[in-house]
Amino acid sequence: MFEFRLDTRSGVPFYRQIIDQIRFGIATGQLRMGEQLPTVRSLAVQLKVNLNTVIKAYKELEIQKILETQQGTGTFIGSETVNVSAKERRNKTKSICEEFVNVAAVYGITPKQLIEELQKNEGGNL
Amino acid sequence: MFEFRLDTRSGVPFYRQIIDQIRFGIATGQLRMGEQLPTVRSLAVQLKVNLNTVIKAYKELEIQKILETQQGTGTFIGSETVNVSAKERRNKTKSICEEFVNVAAVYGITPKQLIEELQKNEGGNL
DNA sequence: AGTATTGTACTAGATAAATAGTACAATGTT
DNA sequence: AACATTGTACTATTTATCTAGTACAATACT
Repeated sequence: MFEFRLDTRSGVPFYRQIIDQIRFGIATGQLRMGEQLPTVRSLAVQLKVNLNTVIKAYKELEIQKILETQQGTGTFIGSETVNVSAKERRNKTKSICEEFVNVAAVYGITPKQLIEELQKNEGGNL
Repeated sequence: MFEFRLDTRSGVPFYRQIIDQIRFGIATGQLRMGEQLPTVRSLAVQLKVNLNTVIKAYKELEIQKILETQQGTGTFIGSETVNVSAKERRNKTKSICEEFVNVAAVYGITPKQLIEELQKNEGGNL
């Protein structure tokens, strides 16, 4: 199942984080055409945000034809292909790395040490 | 010279982007102790944001002792270092990396890609 | 038909963020 | 002493975001 995850510290609006995660989820094949998303109410509860916040995210994606909604039934991944550009992916990767390097720096952990730690776990994964 | 760059689309507040970039700059060695930052006015002009936005960023970093300011002179990178035990650091490194990998996974970014991105910034540092 | 579940449409209010503008204070230079 | 440059301290306004709450509409199920 697809997992949403909000970063409350980043300053990025919740609805935008939801949008991004769905878009990236589709782009990377984690979410597939026709698949049902959590209902607006359940996702709101799950992420501990207001109903309207989820609605705002779903609605924007529906306008872009990335999602299809049926009142009374639910919200589904549409047939529109999502292209997350290489540039956008790079930016996302970069911003995530920046944030973590910053967090690590607070504890005196250098980027080099982060790399080493990540490489340790490189063996036993996908 | 250090280059600032605001992403107007990300939804991340400007002052936070400035903060993050300075912290990242220090963590990666691009900004060094004692180095002078742009003046609040010049950076405001450069980034096309309001004076208060830059002030807010600088001030928060000053509270954290990451920056040092002298009225009439300018704002400089401070000398703050954090001391943590080796054991504590190892644990912290591990937990940060775990979190890091999980967040990245939401966006379909693999650990391998994270390592590559981190290595990019490895060149220009201590 | 009745009920539960789904999405939709509102209004209202709180807080955060950014802009705009003015005035003041400390430092360095001339 | 005069001036320019630096950071500081305000106030006011606008916009975006999020929360809260209510009511309604469409669909599926019993």
